[in-house]
Amino acid sequence: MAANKLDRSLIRNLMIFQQMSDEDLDNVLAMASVRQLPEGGSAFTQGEPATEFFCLLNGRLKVVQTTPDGQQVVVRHVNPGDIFGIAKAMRRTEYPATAVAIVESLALAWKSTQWEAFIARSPTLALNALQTVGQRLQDAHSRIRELSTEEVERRVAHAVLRLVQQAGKKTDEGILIDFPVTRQDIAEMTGTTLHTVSRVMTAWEAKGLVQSSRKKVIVIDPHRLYVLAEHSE
Amino acid sequence: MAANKLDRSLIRNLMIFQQMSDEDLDNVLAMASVRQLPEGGSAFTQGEPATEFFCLLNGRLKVVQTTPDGQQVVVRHVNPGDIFGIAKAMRRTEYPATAVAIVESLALAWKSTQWEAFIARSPTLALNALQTVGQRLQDAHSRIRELSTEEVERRVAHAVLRLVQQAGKKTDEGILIDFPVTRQDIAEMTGTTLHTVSRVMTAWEAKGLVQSSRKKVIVIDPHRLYVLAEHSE
DNA sequence: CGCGGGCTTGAACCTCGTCAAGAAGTGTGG
DNA sequence: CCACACTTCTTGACGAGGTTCAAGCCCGCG
Repeated sequence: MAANKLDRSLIRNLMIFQQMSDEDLDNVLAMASVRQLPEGGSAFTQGEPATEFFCLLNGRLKVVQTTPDGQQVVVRHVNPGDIFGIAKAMRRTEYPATAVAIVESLALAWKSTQWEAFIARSPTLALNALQTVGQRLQDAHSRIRELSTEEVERRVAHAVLRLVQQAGKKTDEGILIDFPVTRQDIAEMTGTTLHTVSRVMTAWEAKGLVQSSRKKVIVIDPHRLYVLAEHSE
Repeated sequence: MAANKLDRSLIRNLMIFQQMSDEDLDNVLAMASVRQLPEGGSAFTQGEPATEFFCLLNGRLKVVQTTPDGQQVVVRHVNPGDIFGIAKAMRRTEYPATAVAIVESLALAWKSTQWEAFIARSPTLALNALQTVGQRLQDAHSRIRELSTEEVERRVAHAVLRLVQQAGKKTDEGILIDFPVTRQDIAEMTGTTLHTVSRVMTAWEAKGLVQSSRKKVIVIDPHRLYVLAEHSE
């Protein structure tokens, strides 16, 4: 799909394109195509050649790694404004994971081969990308620390708080996670089973920390949840 | 310590400095200082301002995160040729972890403020850094997947194989990990306890997979260990 | 209204962490 | 060179936390 009617304002405020001139932005946009993803559709698939990279305009994705025996791990979530699928920029030839749309989503797509051209045009782009990837590395290390040292309840608390951070939406009942989340999803974020997540969350519900139903999570008392996540007791 | 007698060949072959001209290399070296680290000494400490970044010339470091309650997690190992402490390049103001010398080590150090100058001089440096950080991100995701889905024995197997990869040295008994490794270290790499690691490794020893003693690990049968790490059965 | 995907809950089981004690190396000072 | 202290490693017993297995419920949708 051609993209000649895209406006600069779409990407003007994105972290990654910070400090680029209007002209450069227009050039970048001219090379982009638009990709619409239905719920459940994937932008790219684990193991396939990394031919494109993306920037999410709206919607929400999860990036999933599947083990040989079929278990799934949610590596991270992609929020509007994030770039993703930049495997090729790290000189990997294949995507290491699959990006699945949680809700109907819209993304810009560029050919991987254009990455170098972008950099040449605007060197700060590389620095911005480095910062982005650096942040993700920090996040990954945090999760490693959590998985290594914390028990399930605290890990789930951290996961939910992270969701609040990324997609929290104030309502009069509390803070709603603004896209469908199943127990299974949370299990895949925390390295546990949907059963355990269910037990943990019903306990929280009894204590008035959260309120949840099918694919829906509302955090009633973020502060107490935070205390539970941090202070081990 | 001044470094005007450093030779280009020191860093000519390092991944990160690939494709730089001799002149640029000399410039980079001119700004470097040399840092010697005794065993147990640290190049930088978690939480302190990120004033420098480094490149390991020889020796071996581990990068450790400490939780508020004092538990430690080994984030990664630094091998000769690796750059480390590049927090500032990712626009973080503080080091997120501590780098401890496992054996006496020698590193080059630069002021963090010089990073931008380096990039300006040689833009490919940013791309190389991006690749390096990208690789680390992949590794981190692998560990997350392992911690989420695998049982202790397989995680320990993976950790040992990773050590072999990084510091394996052929001897007539088998492949020796070329620096001191305690059960505790392996526990901190795999999110378990030294007790469990000890049990696992004595079992392996009985099966003829490895041979180990105080701070020493020799892998006798890497292939069978690999099978154990991959094939869940 | 019935079907299916998601959620809950109990009970049995099992891995692994915790507690405890001691053995085997390593280093240090007299 | 020996004695003592310290660190590392081993091993057993026990129990808690979490997974697995199984059954059934609930809600939303066709």
